[in-house]
Amino acid sequence: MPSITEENYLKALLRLGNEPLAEGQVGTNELAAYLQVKPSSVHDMLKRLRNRGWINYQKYGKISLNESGRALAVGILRKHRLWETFLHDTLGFSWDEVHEVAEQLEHIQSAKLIDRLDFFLGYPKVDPHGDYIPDSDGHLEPLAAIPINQVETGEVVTLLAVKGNDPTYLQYLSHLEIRIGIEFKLIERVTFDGSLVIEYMGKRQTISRMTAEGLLVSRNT
Amino acid sequence: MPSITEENYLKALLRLGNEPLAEGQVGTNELAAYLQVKPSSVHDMLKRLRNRGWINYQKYGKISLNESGRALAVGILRKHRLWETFLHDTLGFSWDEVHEVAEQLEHIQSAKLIDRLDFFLGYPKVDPHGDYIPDSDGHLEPLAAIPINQVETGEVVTLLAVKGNDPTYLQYLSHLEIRIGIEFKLIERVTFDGSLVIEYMGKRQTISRMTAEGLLVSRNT
DNA sequence: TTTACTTGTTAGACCTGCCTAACTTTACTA
DNA sequence: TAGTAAAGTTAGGCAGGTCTAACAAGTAAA
Ligand SMILES: [Mn+2]
Ligand SMILES: [Mn+2]
Ligand SMILES: [Mn+2]
Ligand SMILES: [Mn+2]
Repeated sequence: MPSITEENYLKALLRLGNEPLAEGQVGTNELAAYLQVKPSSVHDMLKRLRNRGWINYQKYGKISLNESGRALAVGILRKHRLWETFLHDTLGFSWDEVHEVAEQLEHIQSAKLIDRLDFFLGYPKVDPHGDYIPDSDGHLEPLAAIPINQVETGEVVTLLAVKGNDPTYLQYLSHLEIRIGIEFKLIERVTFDGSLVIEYMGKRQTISRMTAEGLLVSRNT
Repeated sequence: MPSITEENYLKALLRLGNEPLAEGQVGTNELAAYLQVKPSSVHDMLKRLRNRGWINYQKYGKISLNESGRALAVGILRKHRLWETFLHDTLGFSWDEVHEVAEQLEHIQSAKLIDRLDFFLGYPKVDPHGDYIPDSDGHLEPLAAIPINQVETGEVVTLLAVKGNDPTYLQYLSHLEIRIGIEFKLIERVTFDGSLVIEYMGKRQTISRMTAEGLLVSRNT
């Protein structure tokens, strides 16, 4: 059974390996930056994770999860997202408050607890940020969504999920009345700085490129 | 903020200090036995807890929590018992399953989570084992109950709480249909080995001294 | 009051997880 | 293709938390 720290490394490898272009391959410095530790610390841990049989790694090579490491990481992600859903739906936390607490709760070891929580919540498919919750068999649906800045002017799209855990970002979206499931029409793209003008709920709003990058949408059929 | 290990030591000091005759005073070996570590490890930790300002302790002397240490310990106990109540009442865990998981959940750091959980559960007064749940101000009602073997023959008493976390003990009680709130009449005391014959729910049952010691009852008015 | 036993402390070691500083390898650019 | 910048590794060290083995204090009985 992995320690809490080991679990956080495994989860980070899953996350970073799923980035577009990453193809499961992650670098030492990248991991260090993401986990807010030094590359030398990462290197120590990588040796341990390899000895424990969870990753593929050799000196100066890229890192990837193997089957058992990926299974562990997906299990932690499942717990994280179920807890976020519990905090939001049952206890009334706002979507910007859930991540931090779920970072702790995801490390509780009890299969029964997670099964019962899943049942209690009605087997939810997505968490409060629109991300898919892995099922109990370790299946994780890939999110078929693109950032809204990759959409053509005039298109109408639906917000499937938001990317990023920064509470101030999520609070800002709430302030703009942007929620999962909302429909946007892309009115205009500002070539100068990549800002977008979007229309939703009968109003027009300009959002910066940075804000737009976190809005993951599907093209409406 | 205490580490998880520090929290477990503080909680143990509260627990052992509340034993009858202990009067807040606890010994090194006693603590070591309770926490399943060696006395030398305890000694190391005691120095740390003293430096952190949570206990009164000097070489070769007895150990006691000070005000701030006690407040921390009571806070952890509150979380432990609220989580046990959640697991039991909301998720349908049996009373022998809740303790182990609550040992983990009690260390989650989030005041809001505990407040909301308390609200969600309807501000429960007692946990699944009949123990009082400290309130959010740190008040912990002392349990006015005695082990059933201190009761006179012929007396009728009510089961207020059970003592001990051993799942097999709790399962055995369930098997005997013994639950919190039940009424017992003490029929007979076996002087040889301290066994008791009790009557409840229309049946007679012999229980060993060991079993009886965990049944905390109140004399009926 | 000396002895024996129990309780508590110290020294030295190990593992986890992190750091800094110095080094090596790889990748890219001139 | 050499030279440099970036990425990655090594050595050595530190704090938390534990251990074993040896030692010191306190306690209680002879
Ligand atoms: Mn999250
Ligand atoms: Mn985490
Ligand atoms: Mn318990
Ligand atoms: Mn605990």
